[in-house]
Amino acid sequence: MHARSVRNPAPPKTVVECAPGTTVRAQPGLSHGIAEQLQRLIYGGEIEPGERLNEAALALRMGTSRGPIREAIRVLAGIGLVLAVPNRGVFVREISVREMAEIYELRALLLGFAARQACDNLGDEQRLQGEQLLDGMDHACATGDGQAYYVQNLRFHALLLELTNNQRAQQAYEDHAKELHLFRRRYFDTSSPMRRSNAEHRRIFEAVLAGAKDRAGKLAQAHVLQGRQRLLATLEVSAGNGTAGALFSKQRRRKP
Amino acid sequence: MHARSVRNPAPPKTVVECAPGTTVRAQPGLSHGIAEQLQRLIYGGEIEPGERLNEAALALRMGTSRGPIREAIRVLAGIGLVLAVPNRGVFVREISVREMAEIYELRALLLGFAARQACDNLGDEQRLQGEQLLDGMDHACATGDGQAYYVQNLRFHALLLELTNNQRAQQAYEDHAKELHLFRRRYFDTSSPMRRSNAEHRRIFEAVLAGAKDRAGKLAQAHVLQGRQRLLATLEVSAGNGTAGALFSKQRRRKP
DNA sequence: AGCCCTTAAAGTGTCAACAGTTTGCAGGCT
DNA sequence: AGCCTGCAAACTGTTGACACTTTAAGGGCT
Repeated sequence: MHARSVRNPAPPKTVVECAPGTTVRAQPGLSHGIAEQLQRLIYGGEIEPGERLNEAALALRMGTSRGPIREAIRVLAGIGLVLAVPNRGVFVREISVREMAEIYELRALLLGFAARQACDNLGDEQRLQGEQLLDGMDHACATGDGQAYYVQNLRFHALLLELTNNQRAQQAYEDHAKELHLFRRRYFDTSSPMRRSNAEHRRIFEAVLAGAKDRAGKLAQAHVLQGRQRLLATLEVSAGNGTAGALFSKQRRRKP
Repeated sequence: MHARSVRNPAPPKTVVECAPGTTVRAQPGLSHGIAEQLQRLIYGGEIEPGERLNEAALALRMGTSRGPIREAIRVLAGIGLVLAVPNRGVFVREISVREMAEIYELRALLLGFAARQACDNLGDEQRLQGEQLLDGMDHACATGDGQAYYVQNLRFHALLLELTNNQRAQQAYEDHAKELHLFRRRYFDTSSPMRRSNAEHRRIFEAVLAGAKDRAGKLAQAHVLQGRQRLLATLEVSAGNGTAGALFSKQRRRKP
């Protein structure tokens, strides 16, 4: 017969084709599409943190059977967006205040790194782009356009991260941003004092233009940490109940 | 009937029980066990990077059907250990030299952060433990026991990371370590000059004990980056083919 | 010999049905 | 009333079967 003998412990060795430099944008599979759609649902707030994902309902909604749904959900579990509890279902992850604080710390580290690297790697094009963003954000402040500020703010940070020449760092930063977004949605989005924030942006960018690595790094780090402080302050105010500790886990327990 | 009416877009709201402070160690499910076993196979080198995971073969081997295997594999895909290509299968991820270098950069950042934090958070117990590890590694150097050095080295780094009081940072560092392990296995494990490495450890720890945050941070960062340099040097020597660029992607392509 | 076309095996993708577990209501007991 | 017990519905977990895609061996042609 045609078949080569079945080597059980060593499956046939095939290899992925992949252009040398490019990042592999593979996995446009079927369950992959579902996974992305689920992510949108979660990040979009249609499925709230703590809520259970009902396989049958989702299958119905997406027009498939439960199989692909389960696989998509497992991907989310791997990413950490969702927590699977055996025989009970999977639940959208809830982020505690503690985790939020930790993530901010990492973000600060990354943005500080980015600012330092930016001193070395800033080109004319990026300089222009940065200045445009800063002006745009000032404009958004003036007109009170929170939405415009939000996207330009993201873009500004992304710009710095691009200048690290480190795709992993970019990815990590983006992931953190997404997670924090998930968190902020649960409490209230502190669109926060934009003016002050953009003043910080300007100082960071000035330091980068001046090539002052240490100063740029420190300023960028402080910028993120101040963002954290702003958020924490908002939480303490909004928390009617006494200590902040009560906020550390939002999960309600079911039975004693 | 007993059933409450089926609310399609809003599935019944159930919530995970979870102790406030503890990390959720849930998900001891069935496919979860398989996922762990697969991880062991991959990290253990039994399934090499670039190799395809054969669902049927794995199902046979694990004594289940393909369903759970597929789910476990999807979890790995979410983690990023494995790359799924539609209709072709999933392949153990191959790490390019570029990625390796990027990961080292992040690791350096994290260890630098850890060393700085350690200056603030070092307790008596940890001080003792650190000194024991340093002595143990010296001993391993003297006796040439690479294995003993390896585990104590890991432990030493983990100790510093624990002192960050930042579980996310710890997790990230561990993940990076695992990924690098995967990479090193592919080329040769540079058990590398242990003596010099441990001298660096000692200087870092001295700085931590002295409470010199900046110095400790810089030394820790340099320590990791020098590890990267050592590995890169090994690669250049072992790479018979001309430029290092040729190493940037190890994937072989199938057809033109 | 080398190249292209045919064709079957291998493997992945999807589904529907079955088995086991959890959850919650209802009725009876103390 | 409050609590325990016993179903029954709702879900998750798992399986085997079927459809479709990829892959590569084999055979005929130039």
